Amino acid sequence: MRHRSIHWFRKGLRLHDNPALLAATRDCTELYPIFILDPWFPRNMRVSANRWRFLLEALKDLDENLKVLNSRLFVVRGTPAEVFPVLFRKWKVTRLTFEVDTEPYSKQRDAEVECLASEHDVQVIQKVSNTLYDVDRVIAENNGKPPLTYVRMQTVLASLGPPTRPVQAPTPEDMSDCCTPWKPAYEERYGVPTLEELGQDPESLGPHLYPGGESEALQRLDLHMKRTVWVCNFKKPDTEPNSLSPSTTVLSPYVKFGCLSARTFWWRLAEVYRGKPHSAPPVSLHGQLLWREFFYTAGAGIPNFSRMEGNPVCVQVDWDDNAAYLKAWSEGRTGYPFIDAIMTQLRTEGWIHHLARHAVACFLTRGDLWISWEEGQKVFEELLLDADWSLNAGNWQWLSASAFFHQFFRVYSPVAFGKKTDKNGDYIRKYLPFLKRFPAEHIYEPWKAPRSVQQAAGCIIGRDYPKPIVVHEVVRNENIQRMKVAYAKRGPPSTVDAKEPGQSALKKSRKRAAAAATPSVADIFTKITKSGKN
DNA sequence: ATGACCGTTGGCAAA
DNA sequence: GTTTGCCAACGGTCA
Repeated sequence: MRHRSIHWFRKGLRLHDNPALLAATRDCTELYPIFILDPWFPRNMRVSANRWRFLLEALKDLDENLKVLNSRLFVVRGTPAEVFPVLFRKWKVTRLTFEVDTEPYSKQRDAEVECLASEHDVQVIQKVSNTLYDVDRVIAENNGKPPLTYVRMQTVLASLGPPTRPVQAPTPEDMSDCCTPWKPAYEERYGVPTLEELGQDPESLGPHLYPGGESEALQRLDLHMKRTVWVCNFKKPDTEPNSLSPSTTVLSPYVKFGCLSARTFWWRLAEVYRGKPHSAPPVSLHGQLLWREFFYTAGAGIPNFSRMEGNPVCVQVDWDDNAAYLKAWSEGRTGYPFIDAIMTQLRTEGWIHHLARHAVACFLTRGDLWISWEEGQKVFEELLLDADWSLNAGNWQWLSASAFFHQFFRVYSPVAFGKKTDKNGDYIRKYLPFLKRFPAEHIYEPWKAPRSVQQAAGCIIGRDYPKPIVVHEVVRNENIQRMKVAYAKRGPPSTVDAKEPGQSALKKSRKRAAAAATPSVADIFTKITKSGKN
């Protein structure tokens, strides 16, 4: 049978290592590559102009690369539920292909689309290519539960062997029997929209540091993989959060949108490592891809992963509701220059170093402001070019000591932490230029500078820049005590027998479930095991 | 089963 | 300038 195929791009905005796209081209007479853009979406969810720009550039690049294959990208306006029945009929579609997406929202959406496809006699092909491994296999291999520690994750992955090798991009030969019917009128109807069409103000864009798209991603990858000594010595904790240009690859936005395949990245690293001594997970570049895998697996297997309530791995904390503190944090007006410089870089450039994320995340939550990690998650979701649902939720739980990481007495200092790698405060001077004339000894704590120094610097604290909204040395200690209380309410740690949840496991989790008003862990993991087997 | 071990990236003072 | 031990003390994993 010769097919008329739709390949549906969602993440995975690339031609390389795209097995679902390849499947679409097999025995195919007509290929329709589509991306669905819901024009109402921006009203429901805050996404920065920077992030929209990255997406639109990725779509533009995809369209250009498809043109080389004699094809085009159709950017379809609407929702999947509205759009697919129309397209199935209009294009007489017989096959729909897309990449597996493991996020709960996506799984539900894709299940609905599968139903629509079946109603229209459209065959559906899904391929794993966003993650290194099939997350369901990882969960199954770990007795039906996502690994909760990195060491455990490594053990499980070791038993699965190295990730699948990436597949090649479609070649003109792959496309020789297959065409994309494109008409000039489609330029307006199915073209890549402008920021204005999405209701975004181009004036609010920051500097154009990280152009979106597969072409840019592969160039950046090549550039970094040539630095073999640097790649082999890479240790994440040794890189600097406050260097004036990024101390890491900044490939994360490209991996998030799938402009760069994680598997392609993994195998390129393996080539660089081969025959040479090199760093290892968790700190190596391979290790960074495994962190992504770790949180993707957690996000797929743990219910309510982006929330505190109903999330069985998340400590239930009595976070404060403090709109003024939250606003000050998100707008870079806490009075702590290191924190405010990071938040300014985030807002203007859309990317900050991982350790900088640690500093501001700790400050917002358990360190200083005692505001829920869910609020920080929303701000990162809006502003980070690389905001990825599972990673964002997982890392916020980590930093707030709500899950995965539990040594809540280790608190980052908003003053001392940055000094370790930037004694002179050049990073602060760059992002908070009104502080740049403070001497190095006062730049991290300008409120302690004598009035004469503030006058000489041309910046009076309390007038031109806020005084600190909290006293770190005081709230830090109070917050550690509050964390102690939250952990004490947790009750005994629950153990889960995945094969056959026994009485003891149920009894143990009952106390905690009652206290937290959440379903028992054993019940949840039983459900996961069952659904994972079908 | 119970205890020991250890965890990507803390801060600080003392040596 | 680097290394060490203390602060007060977490949970998941594994033997």
